[in-house]
Amino acid sequence: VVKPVPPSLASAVPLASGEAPTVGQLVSKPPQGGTDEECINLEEIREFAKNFKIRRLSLGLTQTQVGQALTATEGPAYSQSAICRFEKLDITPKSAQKLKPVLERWLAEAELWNQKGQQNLMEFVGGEPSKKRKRRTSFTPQAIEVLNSYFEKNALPTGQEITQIAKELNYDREVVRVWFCNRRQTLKNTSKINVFQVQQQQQQ
Amino acid sequence: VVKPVPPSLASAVPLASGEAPTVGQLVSKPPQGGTDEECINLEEIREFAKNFKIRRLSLGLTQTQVGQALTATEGPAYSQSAICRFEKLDITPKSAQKLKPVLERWLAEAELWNQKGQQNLMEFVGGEPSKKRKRRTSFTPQAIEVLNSYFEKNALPTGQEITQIAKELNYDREVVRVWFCNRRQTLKNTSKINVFQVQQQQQQ
DNA sequence: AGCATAAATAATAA
DNA sequence: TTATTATTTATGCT
Repeated sequence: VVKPVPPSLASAVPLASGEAPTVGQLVSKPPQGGTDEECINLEEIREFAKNFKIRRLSLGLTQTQVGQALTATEGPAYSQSAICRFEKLDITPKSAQKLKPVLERWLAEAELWNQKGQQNLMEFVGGEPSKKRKRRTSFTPQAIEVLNSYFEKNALPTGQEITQIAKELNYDREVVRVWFCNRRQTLKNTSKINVFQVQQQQQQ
Repeated sequence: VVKPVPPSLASAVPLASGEAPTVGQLVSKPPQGGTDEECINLEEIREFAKNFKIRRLSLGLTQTQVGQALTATEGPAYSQSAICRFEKLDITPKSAQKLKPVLERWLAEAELWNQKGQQNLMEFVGGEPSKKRKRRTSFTPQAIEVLNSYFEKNALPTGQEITQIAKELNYDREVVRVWFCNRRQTLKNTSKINVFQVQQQQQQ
């Protein structure tokens, strides 16, 4: 049913031969060769995906929430990644075709519940209605010192190591894990800037 | 696994008497005492804030982008935090009152540009074409000398001071800001004092 | 008044 | 899919 991509276009799209192209890749191309029906279909999916995201955000729902709710109500499992990929059209037309009506139906129902009150929506979605954001943790200077020394030795500790460090410092394990995530992040950003500065040395 | 019970001070609104309440705190209360006009006004702001977020997301813009764009086109500076706090109504009614028309006007214009094509929106949001783009440069030894002398006097310069220093040295403001960050960080990492400092919060 | 960064969310790698 | 990174939002602090 699905036609393989003509090899002449392979250079523009980084796609291993034999793999099915994503919807995003197909809609960005001019409508060549295919029948009108196929083209309209793809355009329809693109339109829906864009709309879906806006409607989801209007309801104040995350991709994770949608995925979990779908997993609960519909049959198979839908991960956050799956919803993300649909919204970005980073899936094959076949998958999109299959997913679209499911999302359409679910979202319409969610909007219905939302009209009856946000509380109803949250019940429908399933999660705890009042999941409060965690209070921001303040690390003591001593703790930061210790964390930094661990980070210098190993920026990517294993789960066990994290547990160990958390225990030593008497902080929540999750808090320590996130600290390492963010620390790696800031380091990466900083080093980017530094690299850039070195490259631009001539300028001033 | 032991779940520590946080000191539940969250049940009541943590508001020191004498401080102005935020819009969010006011609208969540029943309309007591105030005139009708005041109530309608608050409700209006709440409605707009909610709507603003949806419209912003529909345009695919981040809080950071909005803040930066506003800073460029309107007079004063608008940080990402400021936009965030407006959307969450975590500001006083007075501030909200002042900010609302600015956001309203800007967003309407942004939507106009978006209708003409997303490229136009990005131009509108992004760099002002009229303002010449500052050159990204690295630090000369002379500049580092000056920076160090500033750092000795004050390791934590205000935004204005950073702007001032950046202007004096003819460097990008962000580059100067990051320089101070890194300088403080280095100092903190190598310093072994503070041993006697009292342990702070979130230690369980 | 808004920076610094912790936490949450989205996107990508494995 | 699950695990991790990248990006964005939110907030403690001064």
